[in-house]
Amino acid sequence: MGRRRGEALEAAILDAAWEELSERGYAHLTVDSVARRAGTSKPVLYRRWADKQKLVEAAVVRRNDAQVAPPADTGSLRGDLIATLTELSETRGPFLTQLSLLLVDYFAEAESSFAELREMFVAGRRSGRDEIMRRATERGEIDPAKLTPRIASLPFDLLRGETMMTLRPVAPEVIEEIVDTIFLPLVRR
Amino acid sequence: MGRRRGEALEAAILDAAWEELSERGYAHLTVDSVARRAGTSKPVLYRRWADKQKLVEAAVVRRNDAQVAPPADTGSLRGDLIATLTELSETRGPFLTQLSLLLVDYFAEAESSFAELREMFVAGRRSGRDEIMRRATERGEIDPAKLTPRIASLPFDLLRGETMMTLRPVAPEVIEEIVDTIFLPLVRR
DNA sequence: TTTTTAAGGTACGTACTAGTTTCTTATTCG
DNA sequence: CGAATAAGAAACTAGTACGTACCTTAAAAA
Repeated sequence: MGRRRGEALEAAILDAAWEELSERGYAHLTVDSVARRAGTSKPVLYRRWADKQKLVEAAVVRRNDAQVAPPADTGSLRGDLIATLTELSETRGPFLTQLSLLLVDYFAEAESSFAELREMFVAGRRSGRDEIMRRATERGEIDPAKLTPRIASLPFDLLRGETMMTLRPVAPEVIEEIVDTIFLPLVRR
Repeated sequence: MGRRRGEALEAAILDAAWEELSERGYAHLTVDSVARRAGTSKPVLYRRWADKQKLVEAAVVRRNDAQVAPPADTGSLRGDLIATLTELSETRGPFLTQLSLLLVDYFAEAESSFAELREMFVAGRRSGRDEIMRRATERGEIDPAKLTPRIASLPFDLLRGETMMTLRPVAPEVIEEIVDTIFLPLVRR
């Protein structure tokens, strides 16, 4: 194998970092182990990222970018929500949960928190959520006065909580229960 | 201060260990820092516990035993809930969160033990929650038909989610927001 | 082809921390 | 009081891993 450079090398390193992270967790991931796994050496990594934290952040962001879902449009708020939550539960949920468990040590070290890291790569997703709410408001399904930020994120918070507790995809009945008995009653006019 | 021995010394060490654990997290807790905080030195700790893990284990067990919260009775559902959630946020929240830190270091794969652990600490608390709801129903504050199991646990689920995301005690305003704008509107007659 | 850029390898300095050893000194108990 | 017991302090061993310096060599650019 020839000597890789630039983009290709960087991708290989970040993939290796993600694999180390998911197999061994942040605390046991070493810059050396990532370099070895990527078939290169430490200085190459330090030329790109200032320290271990930055390296892992980049690996997580890259992994996240690889999974981008289009915002659902089913014609009704209920349909949009259930579709989005289901998709979230089946694909993104495990990712986020695993991440949170793997990164506990990172949080302690970076004096950061799950919320802050989540901000890093949930930002784009929020617009999708707002889009769903906006359409529903236009259709008259939502009373805008009732849609506080916390209530807007309520279905997503509950789904995440459920995922973190069970570490499994959330059952369709649970998703429907969240939407029908909790969220919709709170925002309907 | 004279030289402590036996029971008193042991209690001081375990308290110091818990404080270090909740302030700095498992990764940053060092045996030295615990010894210093307790006003003693390392060998004293190693004479009692084989290693760092055993030490922290003992501190966690002690802390859990010390926490038996009486069910609040303020005369109103809102008062009971806010009191309980606040107490939970300030004492149990950090406890459970830090405990999950421990888990990560104990079992590389947390999947099996994560649910088990929660059951251990949640079991006794459920009866307290039911008690609050029962009293509120008797006072006519709650429509029993609306109090599904999921809605009954809703404030607690949201609090836990908030704690896990921020890794900090939850602000009083947030607790009030959860109670006033989400839970109460869903269960009031 | 020559020059420039950056990858790959090795080794090092530094810092931190677990766990141990040794010795002195305070407290308790017979 | 005097002997046994355990606390407190300091230094030490050993291991790990971050981050850097230096040098050689491959690949790209001019």
